[in-house]
Formats: sequence, structure tokens, C-alpha cells
Amino acid sequence: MPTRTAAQQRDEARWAYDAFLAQCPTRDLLDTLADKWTCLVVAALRDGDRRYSDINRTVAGVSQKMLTQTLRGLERDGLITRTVTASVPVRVDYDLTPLGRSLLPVMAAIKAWAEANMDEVQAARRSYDAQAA
Amino acid sequence: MPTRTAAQQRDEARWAYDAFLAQCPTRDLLDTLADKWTCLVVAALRDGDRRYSDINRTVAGVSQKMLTQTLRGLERDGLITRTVTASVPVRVDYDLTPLGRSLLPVMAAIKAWAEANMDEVQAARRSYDAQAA
DNA sequence: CCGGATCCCGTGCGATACTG
DNA sequence: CAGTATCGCACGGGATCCGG
Repeated sequence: MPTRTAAQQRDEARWAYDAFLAQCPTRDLLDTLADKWTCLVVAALRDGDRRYSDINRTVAGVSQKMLTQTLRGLERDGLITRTVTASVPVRVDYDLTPLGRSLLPVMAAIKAWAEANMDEVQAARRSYDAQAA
Repeated sequence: MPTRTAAQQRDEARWAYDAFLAQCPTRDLLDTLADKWTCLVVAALRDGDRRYSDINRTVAGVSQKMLTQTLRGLERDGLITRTVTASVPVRVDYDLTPLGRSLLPVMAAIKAWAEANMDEVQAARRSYDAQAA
């Protein structure tokens, strides 16, 4: 006897999220997560809370606009917390939430893959570009 | 006795890739990998080679331009192969290379994370948006 | 000075139409 | 079937200005 009937499996499939579907809300979420700055910002918070300027220094080359925008989005999605300390000058700290921390291994994996396979990719590019001639 | 001298460690650090650095070539690679279409296309090839139109159907909502562009980029980077069968009509198959297949778990993990945590993210968004009022 | 909001321009995405 | 070509517009992103 099957644990689920065919009808139950259909119902489940109907409501399950699937990012392959254009209208699925996970498509938008995927677009947010699969982003260079999101990946680097989350990775930058791996060791706990950090100041805005600290993140800005770690993620070299990010503009203030994109950093703020990325941090706001991550905060809205419940992945990071934003803590303002009213001092002079103002101090703002960011940290991963448990939810955000669960995403950290995934983001770190992309960054690590890129760093580990850069040589092979560059070799492939040279080969491809030579072929195109 | 240390396995590496301080000088050797400096040399190694000097040449190691680090995507946090703006000028590191891995930054560009990361920008390519951390992309919605790249993630979905690689995930779509998880079960082996597939035709262009097949991928187009699986990755719902992708434009021909972006699909072709993404496939070309992945081919150039040595992540997928492109096989043309001269028939009428023409048949083109794509498949992951061993290098591309090593990336598959990472890409699948992002997609799976989004699907698994969509509810929690949506709850966080509602909470954040209510707060903003 | 730190954190961030605003302005403005170029890139690049997506819709549509066309081709071997 | 598997692309290429063209165009309009939104969005990314740097420069610049603002509050505390």
C-alpha cells in the first residue's frame, strides 16, 4: 500500500514550490539570491556581526548604493539583522539570522567553487576563443 | 619545523584567488555563476543532455536571447558541451561537462534553498513591510 | 566622519520579428 | 528547430549630496 494516493501526490505537486516555473514566487527569490553582491555580502558575515564600513571594505568594489540596497533586501527577507547604535558617529551593525546562516554554506560554496576552478575555466575560455578564430 | 616558511605562505597568499577582491578574475566568474538563468539552466541539465527547445520549456519564462547567451557563456567557460546534429530540422543538444557537473550540486542547492525557505522568507517580508507602515 | 538617499546616464534585459 | 537582429525601456551603478 502506497503511503500517498495518486490524488494526494497531485495535490502536493500542485502546491509545491518550483523555481523552474515562471510564476512561482521562488523565481523572484532565486533572482535575489543568485546575485554577486548577495553572495559576497552573506559570505562576508560568516564570522558574525560587522559594521557597514567593514563590509564595504571586505566586499571590495561594491558601491554604497548597491551595498545598502543588498543589505536592505536581505533584511527584508529575514536573512540579516540591522542594529543601529546611536553614537557619534552612528554605528550600524549587520548580522546573519538563523535563516541567513542556513544560506551561508550555499553562498560560500559558490564563491569557493569559483576560486577553486578559476584556472580550469580560464583554460576553457582560451581554448574556446582560439577556436572562434 | 613548519611545513611552509613564512615567505612561502606569503607567496601562496599573493597568488591565491579571492572573490572579495575587486580585481580578482573570480569576481567576474562569480558574477556569471551567481545568475538566475545560469542556475536554472545548469539545474535543467541535471539528468543529462537536453535539446535547446527542451531547456527552453523547462526553464519557463526565459527569452531566447538570454537562453542562448547563457548557454554560450557556459560553453565558453567549459561547463557544458554543444552538439549539433545536421538533420532536418537541425538538432542541438547540450550537456554538462565533468567541470559543469561539479557545479551542479551548488546550483541545485540554491534552487532547493529558495524552494525550502520560501514560506519563511515571505513571512519575514510581511513583517518587514508591516513595520515600515 | 559614517551611513545612506538622490540624481543621472549607460548597460543590458526582454519582446518582437526575421532567417538558415 | 535553433537561433540572430533590432529596439525601447527599466535597472544597475557611479557620482554627488544630506543627516546626525
